[in-house]
Parts: sequence; C-alpha cells; structure tokens
Amino acid sequence: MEESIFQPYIGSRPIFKMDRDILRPSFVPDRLPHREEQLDQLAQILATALRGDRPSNVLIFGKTGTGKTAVVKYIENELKKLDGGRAVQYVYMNCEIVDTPYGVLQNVANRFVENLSQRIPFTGLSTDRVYQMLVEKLDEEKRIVILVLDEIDKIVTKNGDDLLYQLLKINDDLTKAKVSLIGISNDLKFTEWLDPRVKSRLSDEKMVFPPYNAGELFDILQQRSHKAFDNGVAAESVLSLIAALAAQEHGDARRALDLLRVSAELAERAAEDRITEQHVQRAKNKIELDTVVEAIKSLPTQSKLVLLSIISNGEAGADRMTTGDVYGTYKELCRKTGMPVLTQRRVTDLISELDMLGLVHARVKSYGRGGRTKEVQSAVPFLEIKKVLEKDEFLAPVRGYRPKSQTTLI
DNA sequence: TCTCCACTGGAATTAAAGGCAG
DNA sequence: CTGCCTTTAATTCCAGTGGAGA
Ligand SMILES: Nc1ncnc2c1ncn2[C@@H]1O[C@H](COP(=O)(O)OP(=O)(O)O)[C@@H](O)[C@H]1O
Repeated sequence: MEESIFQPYIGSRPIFKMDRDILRPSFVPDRLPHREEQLDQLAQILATALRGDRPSNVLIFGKTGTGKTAVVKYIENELKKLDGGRAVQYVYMNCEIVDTPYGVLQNVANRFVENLSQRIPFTGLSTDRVYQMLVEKLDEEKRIVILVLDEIDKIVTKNGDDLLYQLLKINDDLTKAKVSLIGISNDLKFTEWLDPRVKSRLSDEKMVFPPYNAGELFDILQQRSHKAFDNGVAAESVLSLIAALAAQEHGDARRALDLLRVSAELAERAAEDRITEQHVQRAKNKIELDTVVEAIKSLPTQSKLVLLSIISNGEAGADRMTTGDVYGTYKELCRKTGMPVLTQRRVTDLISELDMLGLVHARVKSYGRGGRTKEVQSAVPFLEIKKVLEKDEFLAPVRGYRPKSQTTLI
C-alpha cells in the first residue's frame, strides 16, 4: 500500500472485525433480551390493527435506554411483515426535536404527501389550517395510522395538552382512516400536566419499562458483541465491567452500547487486538467529556456567558455562589463583549437550564435574612470548559478574564 | 415575627419567517 | 407587490410567594 498522509489515521488493516452500525442506537436487533413481556403486550394491543380495527392508545413509561423505542420499532417491523396491503402505517415523531403543535401536525401530514410541491410549509399557515390539511390527507385512504409520539412529555410541559386533545379526537373528523396514538415518556409524573379526559383517553393501555440491571445489560451486550466482533475481541470480563458501569447509570442500555463501541474504537486506534478494561475506563471518560463539550458548543451565546460567569467565579475561589453573584459577573462579561444584558429574571431561567443539562448544580436555598436564592456551583472542569467557551468568537474579548474580587461571594 | 433576595408563574412584547388575498 | 395574518422563540414586565436567620 502506498504511503499516505492519512496512513496513521485510517488504520491500514483492521486488527479485528467491527460492525459499527450494529452498535449504533438506530440498529434494531432481531431479538430483544429481557423485553419479552413488553413485546408480547404491545404485539397483542397492536394486532387489532391487522384485523382492520383501531388499536387502543398506549402510554409507555421508562427511563432513557430501557428499550422503549427499540420495542416499538421492533413491533413496527413485525407488523409490516404481516401487513401485505400496507393498510397499517406507522408514523414516528420525536417530540423533543419537533416540539411545537404546528411542527407535529405539519410533519405528520407531510409523511403522507409524496408530491414535493404540495408539502406543508414549516411556517406561515395557521395551526387549524394545518390540522385540516392533515385530516384531508389521512382520509384519502382507508388505513390505520399508528402515531408514535416519543418524548411526549416534552411537548406537554412546553405547550400544554391542546395538541394531544386535538389528536385524540381526530378520529371524529375521519371517515376512512383511523388513528391510534402511542405516547412514550421518560417521566412517570407527566400525566399530572394532562387534563383528566386527555389522560384517560391517552392511556387506554399503560406499559412500564423498568431499568435493566447489570445482568440484563450483560446479556444485551453479549448479544450485540457476538454480531459486531469476532470472538475474543470483547471478553466477558470486559462486558461485565461495561454492564456494571451502565447499571450505575440508571440501567441505560444506550450508555452500555456506547461504552462498548467507543471502547472498541479506542482499542482499534491503539492497534490492539482486543478490548481491555483500560479501554473501557478511557471510553467512559471520553464519553463524559465529549457529551459535555458537545452540549456546551451548541449553547446560545447568552447561556455561554452565564456559564462562563459561574466558572470564572468558581475559579476565583468562590466555588458556590448566589444568583446575584452570577448576575454581577455576567453583566460585566456582557459589557466587555458588547453583548446585550438580559434581565436577572431571564438569567435565573438560563441558570436553571444549565442545571438541567447537568453543567452546573443549582438549588434554591434560604439564607435567612440573607434572602432566598439559588446556590450555584459549576459541575464541569474549569480549564477544559473555559477553553471550549473561549472558542466562541463572541466571547473573544473576555479570553483570560478574571472577575473583580467580589466580597459577597459565599 | 420580620425581612431579605430572589424564586416563580404568567401575560405582554418583539422580531423572524412566510403564506395568502387583493 | 403589499399589507395582514399566523406561529414560534426569546425576552421583558409585573407581582405574588417564601424559608429561615436575626
Ligand atoms: N432488550 C434489549 N436488547 C437489545 N438491545 C436493546 C434492548 N433494550 C435496548 N436496547 C438498545 O439500547 C439502545 C437504546 O434503547 P432505546 O429503545 O432507544 O431506549 P429508549 O427509547 O427507552 O430511550 C438501542 O440501541 C437499543 O437497540
């Protein structure tokens, strides 16, 4: 083989076979260990569709990586195999990505539009109008539509349950077609946000996906690694380690598979012929840092300013601070960067968002006479994150910034 | 019990993007 | 083409609420 500048990076000959796709989250294996019950239950519910009747609506609960999406997709594939006439159609919608009523209706309707020129635009129309177009499209044929709303809690907490109310009674407006809803939620308590009528209609059937324990994760990993690697690449001891680590993370199978994939990539890059426990540990660190770095890169500038304020204060020796302290530093950073200064009300919300992303810790605390406020603390390593933040061109003017000594810091 | 410093919920505003009727 | 309307995201404005130390 010719010498090329890419040589060191492409790994001229693979040390071991690895089928990356098999380890990706989008891959649906032909067997889902430890989800037999759920598969059965869902199959039973949806089998109705094959007889031409509308299946019950289903509400599925479970933390991330408990196999909810995998089970739904699996049944979708099975159903398609049996349904020759294509009278049953699946529509999958992730409400974390499409999180507005208009967006959901528009996207669903567009699945049924083949003619590009007739696609519904992403803005401009009224929501009612889009709903009407959706109804028309659906009713063009006799069919059963199974609408899967993943992360359904996201759209409810953000926009209320009006959209769900509308979708649940869409069958009243349809004559030929019938629609069933499958809602998938991470949050067991999200039904508290729902109108009781919406709640009962949506949850004709309820399913709960418990987190996997280490043993179950091990089985899942073993099944996948059999497919993805040659024998011996991923030893049982390595798989148990990964399973144990993922079990600590609320039994997240996605985490486990990510760990396995990244470990394998590290092993491959080091030109070793098997995955070692060291690779796993390194993979864990890499994934953790990568996730945080990605989250920060995609933050809007204002959030970056708030985060930088928190980090700078922390660096200056005040690990824990109040909202007021953050806001003080934030205002100064805005001045130096020429960015507009948002109100403290808004900054409070931005801090809460950073907390949700796990980038900072924030909890409300009362200091008696000192008032009641959030106690804020950075949750990310100062140096690395500062480097990432400072790559933002808007933050260029404050590279190397140190806050003025603030006596009020806790 | 008083009071401090924000938290927090909600309404209102603003600006962007874009369809549609005249 | 113009003016008007819709949705959405981000933000401001307003004001009631509250935990606990002095
Ligand atoms: N029982 C299982 N057997 C094999 N793979 C599984 C199983 N449960 C989950 N997975 C895999 O774990 C990953 C995450 O699962 P997913 O269904 O997307 O989780 P959720 O939707 O609950 O967040 C996917 O790659 C999926 O294939």
